[in-house]
Amino acid sequence: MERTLIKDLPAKIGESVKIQGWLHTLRDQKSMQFLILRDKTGQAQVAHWKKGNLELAELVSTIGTESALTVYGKVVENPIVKLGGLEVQLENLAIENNAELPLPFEPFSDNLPEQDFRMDWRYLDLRRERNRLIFEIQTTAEQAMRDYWIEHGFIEMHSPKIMGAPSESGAELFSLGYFETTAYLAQSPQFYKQMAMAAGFEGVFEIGPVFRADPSFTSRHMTEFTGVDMEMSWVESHEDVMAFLENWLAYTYTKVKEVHDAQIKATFDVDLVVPKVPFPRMKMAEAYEILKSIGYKLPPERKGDLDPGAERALGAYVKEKFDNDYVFVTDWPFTVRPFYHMVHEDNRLLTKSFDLLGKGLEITTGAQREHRYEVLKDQALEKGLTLEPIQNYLNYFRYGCPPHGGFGFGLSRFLMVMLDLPNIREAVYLFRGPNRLQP
RNA sequence: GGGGGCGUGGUGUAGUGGUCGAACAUGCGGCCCUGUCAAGGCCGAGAUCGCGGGUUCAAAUCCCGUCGCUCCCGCCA
Repeated sequence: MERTLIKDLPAKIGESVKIQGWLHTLRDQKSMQFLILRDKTGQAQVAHWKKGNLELAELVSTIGTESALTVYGKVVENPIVKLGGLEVQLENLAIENNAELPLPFEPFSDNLPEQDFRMDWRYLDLRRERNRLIFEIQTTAEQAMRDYWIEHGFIEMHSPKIMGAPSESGAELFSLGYFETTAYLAQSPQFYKQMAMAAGFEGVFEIGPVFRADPSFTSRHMTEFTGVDMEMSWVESHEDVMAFLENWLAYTYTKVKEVHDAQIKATFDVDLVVPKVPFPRMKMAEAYEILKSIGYKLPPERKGDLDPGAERALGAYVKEKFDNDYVFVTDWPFTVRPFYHMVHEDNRLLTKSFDLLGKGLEITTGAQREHRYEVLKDQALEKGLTLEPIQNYLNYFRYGCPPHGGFGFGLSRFLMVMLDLPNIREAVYLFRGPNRLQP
């Protein structure tokens, strides 16, 4: 017998069906049993008159919450039933896998186990409908991102995650034994996507894992996360990259809103608003003026950088003043940027770079890259780097590499911002952090 | 790496020197129950209060250490 999805039951009234799912709750009474069965499309009530089949009634009584069941029965209309006005009258049932749960389940969401405990039992935590929804939304978002890139002639790439040398300074690297030598896990596809520019691909994107050996204990950091990266050639400045990014992101919001608007409102109490394009832009110097005007005090040692508090303050300011969740902060000092960011012709202290803040959280860093070999080499030296380990990278820029730029974007941080999730651990399938390698 | 907070039955909490023989909710087991719908009622099992040391007549409660978790900062996406 073919399985019927719970959402399709209204079309099957009067028919015998097979439905499959998890036992959401069981109400076991003197003469009747009510099973609420849940599949990924919804919930339905299964009713059973015990005296009709005492053996079956006894079996039903043994089923634990969240057991996996196959249920056979007849669909009947019944206005008394609050759940959809119909029920399945139980005829037979198979317990595929009985459960005894280590944690309380929904609908008891007001005393949800604490986060770390739920991480231990993530495969059960993920059964909650709101958690599955997060990954349905992520799927829609990634599809939209890809569609937009492909529409614009971009090539999808998959760069190696095992590397022989660090890709950029700054973030700490994980090292691993590699036969007789040492290799590193990629902390960014940066060098490889630039290589694609030298290779003449003109536009590339990659959605893939990124590894950072930073012992960061915050609600927004992971040691492994999904990086969303792109790089495009023949740009005139970082403005071209920002213009692409904001349209790409607005398109992604539009698609997510089309598919999930009502669910997002119902589940996360978020009114999804497609951000207005163009996003507000402010140079770092202007950001400092704004922070000064609203009384936010940056520690003096920041010197042209922002701290998380300043980013939140700017996000709130932009929301208030421009009614936008997003803002570009541009023209960061060379001192706080990697050596490959291009500097302004008229002010070599500032880079043609940007960060994108969403609701005051940094979700993207991008820039026009320095594509002139001699200039790039000088900038590396200025940063105190040794040329030898990066010589292979520098060589990309000796044989006709076009001007180019791009960005890196954090997928889970984006979901956090879009759905107002309080912690990145709620936005990722399996969290990886300094103290979390399981499950 | 630095700083703050928290660790009490399976889970979530209350209790912050003696009335604690540790409470409440939920989950679990049993019994009862005109079709329930976050069902309800009754009964029961389940915690040496993270661990070690100390102060005190008396410690879940105060102090020290330690481990774990968590948030913030640093760093970043």
